[in-house]
Amino acid sequence: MTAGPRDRLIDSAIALIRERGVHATGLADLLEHSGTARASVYQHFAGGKSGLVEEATRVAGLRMDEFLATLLGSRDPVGALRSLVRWWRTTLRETDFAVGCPVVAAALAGADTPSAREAAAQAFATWERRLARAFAAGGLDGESARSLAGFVVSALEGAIVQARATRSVRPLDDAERQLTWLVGGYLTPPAT
Amino acid sequence: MTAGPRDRLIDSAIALIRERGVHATGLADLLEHSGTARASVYQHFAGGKSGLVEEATRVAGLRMDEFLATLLGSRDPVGALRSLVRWWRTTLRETDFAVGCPVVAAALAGADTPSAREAAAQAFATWERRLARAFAAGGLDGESARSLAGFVVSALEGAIVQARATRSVRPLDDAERQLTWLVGGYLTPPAT
DNA sequence: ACCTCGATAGATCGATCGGTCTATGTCGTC
DNA sequence: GACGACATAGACCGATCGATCTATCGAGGT
Repeated sequence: MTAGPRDRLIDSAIALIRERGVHATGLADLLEHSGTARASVYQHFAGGKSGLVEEATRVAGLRMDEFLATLLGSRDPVGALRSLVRWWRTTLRETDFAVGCPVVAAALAGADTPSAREAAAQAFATWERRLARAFAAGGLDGESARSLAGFVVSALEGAIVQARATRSVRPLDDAERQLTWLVGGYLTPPAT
Repeated sequence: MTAGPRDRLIDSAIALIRERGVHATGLADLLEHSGTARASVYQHFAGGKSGLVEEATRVAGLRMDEFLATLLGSRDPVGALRSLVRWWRTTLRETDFAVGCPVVAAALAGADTPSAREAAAQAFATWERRLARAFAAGGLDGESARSLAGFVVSALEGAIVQARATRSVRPLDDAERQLTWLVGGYLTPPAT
């Protein structure tokens, strides 16, 4: 536990928000989970809880973007997507479907935390750009690649939500199947 | 305003939860919005707020299912999906992206409201079955129709979340485009 | 006229919320 | 050793949470 209070708070915020949502995550929960003092929240984050949530969303978005970059760097786009779905599948199973995507939680935080919504929008845009570049490298024109990338983000996020609700990985299986078919169809031009 | 307190509470719960989420919707908000007495919540819903949220989720799921049935009854599956996306597009625009899907909100309500999560799972399953029947009627085998239907639900829900976060209808445009292509490809067998 | 039951209004409860405060402790740096 | 910056612990604030309570009102049935 050599990390400072700031990093511990961000990690705890990500962990708790992805389980309970922004509004249901209280300051007391954050302090207990991170082992920090109450004042540290206001020492490191302007705006108190709102600032912490915003920064946690930003960090979570960047971490997932790095993960995306790693996957796309070592596999073809379809293989990277399948690896991503597989990662979510094991994550949901191992946590008994308790955890979701922290960015989605931030996106639905509500009007009292507009900065969280903006940070979530940034994260979505970052992922879309990352995926679109990979799809464009696979031969798609820019707009088609962007549209497909945005759709992939939507489909995966929706599948995670549905999987948590139904406590089943089947939505992830369906997403893998349909996205593999869809993206694969775009990237490997039909051998007319 | 001839509706009784029970119906008013359910309607208000749907309206407020889809905007703010379950946990951020307080009892005071519900009472003010519905114009009911505090005791009416406990008169009509066992478990208080939890019971109300559960029933509101159930009702919202059934209403959307009826809407789905109407769309599928008067159009081919692809046309119905496009109409559904169009409805969400105008709804989000008219409300300045303030409202989302109440079932998603219930699905992410957290561990303190397990009944809401179950009701959300029921709603997702109902929609999936409804769509799967339409896809099967279009020629798909049962499992392919079910998988495609579940994926459509995921993709649309994810697009709504992303649209609210980015305050743009573009995720809905992308979903319409990709789903039209995907579902259309399945249902109209290639003219080999 | 009487009674009952649901609806309403509002006081009240303990618990918890986010935020601010003081006091103490613990470093590294002069 | 002295200092300043940060971390910690915890009291404290007003506000709000969901829930329970009493009291009043009104429509319908007998």
